[in-house]
Amino acid sequence: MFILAPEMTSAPQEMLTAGQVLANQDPKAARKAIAARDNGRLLDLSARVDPRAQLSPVLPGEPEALEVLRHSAAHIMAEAVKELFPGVKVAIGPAIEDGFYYDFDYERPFTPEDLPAIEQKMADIVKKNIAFESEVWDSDKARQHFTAQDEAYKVELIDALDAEEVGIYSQGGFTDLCRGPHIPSTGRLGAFKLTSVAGAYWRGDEKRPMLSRIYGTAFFDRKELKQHLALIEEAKKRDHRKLGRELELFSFHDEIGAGLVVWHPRGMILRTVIENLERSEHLKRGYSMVQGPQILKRELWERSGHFDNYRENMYFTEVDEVAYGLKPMNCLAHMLIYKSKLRSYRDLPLRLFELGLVHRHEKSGVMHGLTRVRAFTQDDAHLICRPDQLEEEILGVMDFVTDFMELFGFEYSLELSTRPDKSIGSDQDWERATSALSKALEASGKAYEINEGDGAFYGPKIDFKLTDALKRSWQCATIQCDFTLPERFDLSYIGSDGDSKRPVMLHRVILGSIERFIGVLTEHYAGAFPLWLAPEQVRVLTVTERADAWAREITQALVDADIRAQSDLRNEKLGAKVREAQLMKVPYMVILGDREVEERQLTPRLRDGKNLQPQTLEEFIAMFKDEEAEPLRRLRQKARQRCQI
RNA sequence: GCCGGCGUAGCUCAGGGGUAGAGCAGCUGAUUCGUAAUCAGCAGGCCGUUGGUUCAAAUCCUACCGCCGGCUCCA
Repeated sequence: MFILAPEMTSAPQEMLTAGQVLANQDPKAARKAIAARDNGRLLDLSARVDPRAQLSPVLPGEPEALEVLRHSAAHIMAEAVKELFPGVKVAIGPAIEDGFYYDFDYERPFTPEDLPAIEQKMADIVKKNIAFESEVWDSDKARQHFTAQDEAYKVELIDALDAEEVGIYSQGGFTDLCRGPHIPSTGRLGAFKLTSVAGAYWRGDEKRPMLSRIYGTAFFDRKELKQHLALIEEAKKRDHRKLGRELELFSFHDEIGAGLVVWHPRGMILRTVIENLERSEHLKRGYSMVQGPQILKRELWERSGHFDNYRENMYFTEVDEVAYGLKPMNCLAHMLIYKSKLRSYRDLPLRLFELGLVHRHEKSGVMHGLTRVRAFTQDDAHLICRPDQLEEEILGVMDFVTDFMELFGFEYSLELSTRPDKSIGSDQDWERATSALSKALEASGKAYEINEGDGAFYGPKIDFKLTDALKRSWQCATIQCDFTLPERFDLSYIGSDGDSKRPVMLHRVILGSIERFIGVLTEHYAGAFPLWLAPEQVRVLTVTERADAWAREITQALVDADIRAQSDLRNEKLGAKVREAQLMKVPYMVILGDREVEERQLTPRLRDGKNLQPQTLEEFIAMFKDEEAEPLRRLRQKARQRCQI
């Protein structure tokens, strides 16, 4: 079934296609294969290889197979678009996490209404089952070809590749610059859907033309596609913007302004629980609590470098002819606290913690629920230490972050970001700071990626990233090394030798922005917060009004025991009350009917629908308190163990 | 900031040049009920805001504001 293509007849006799080699090894698997793997390198089935090569088939179901399929789907989409919209130019079209996209330049942007026609045309191409054919062209030939086709973006890509030869793939009338590999023929694309259109800058540069991007996803069979689309629908139900309204946590208002959160009682109590834990954990880890004002003189922002480097993100105002800036960061007041008295090497490290509300003027198109706002509270701290303490301090912060991530059950990824174009400070300081961070990362043994040029303007940083329900990743914790501010503010301490020395500083947050963190946390738990976090922990439900008095007594006792409890004495059926408590995702319901009144007991019902045995109020409170404290007990235990080592 | 889509009752959504609609929620009444919706009645709207086109605009067009999906930027 694998016949040499005409252009391959000139190939040395002993060469076979990858498909033929696979067929000799395992005919059954070869039939299903969509590409071949040679020592981890992926090949087209049509690639010519040594017959003795040890190849393995890339089979549907493997992640790599899906990537090949989706990349091929992008090519098929590009062919469809070129047929439907003459004059369109194609840019790039890779496979991505959950699908693929292709960027186009056309006389008008594409809209969702264009998608059905493109899908139809793609289906035609799939039905024709056209082979993907690969060739290697001389770069000049490719350049001439795409210039003749008026495909300026492709010509630019060829120039950027700066190679003698480039890979070319064709299926039917569509020829594209591409590294491959691809599925053998268009018929192997089993199920696909175009999902959205969006603008995207050419090569991600906002100074270059905006292209029209079409997103889609593809699978080998329809069932998988359907499952994937269902999964996305499920994820949308976890969206914190939706849950935030349904669970009455927070709101946004046109009248107030974009990106400005209003916290409702249930959201505020959630915040408060988290913030109180932060306070207590910071105090236990050698931090002091401080607080600076919301506005500081512009002059001070000029001194710190914020005015030159961060101005476009700041709000300014004028009072009595003096210019002030609303703080976008908390560090300045902390610098002045440090400077308020003479510091000795014995005083260091000094760890100043502030739950600081900052305002940042974000561009209008970037706001996103709680995860990207214009006013937010950072669990911010500045650690001012001796150079020799730097690495240990960094590790201490990493432990702090790890403890909290484990408490909430988050997975995270780590990134080290290096010096950006727009920055202050000497090369030497940047080098020292970056190496301190990477040393600490190495010492921690955790995996991390390097993000070149993505540091803050004053220093490099380690970022901890979490993912939301729709797999968008958000930066939460960050540790930023800074040699510049101590310099600019002329911070000093007296060393053991009696000389005045310059300390170094770390900016760091654990959860990052409380707002963002609660957004991601809400999606993480799908709104069903664990007992210790739940805004309403217990709802007392009566079967009839004969239980009202007992319900009032119980509710009061629970509230007295610092339990967040409410009663529902409305003249409704129990089923209706249960349903509403369930929708609000209250962890415990307490059911009171004639039986409970008689026995002076209560029947707990869990959020998962399970009922516990009727019990006394005292028993319930004891059980509740134990369960509520458990996660925090574990957190403390771990922290203490580490300190002993 | 850029590209595209969208703003109708507290929420979810119909209506698309000629008097503003539904379900849920709310209010009132009846019902006293055991684990995800009891029944009936009532009320609720500057159709995001501004200009414009038209005899007539929720509906068509401008511009703003906001939201959604991306891009860029970032906690």
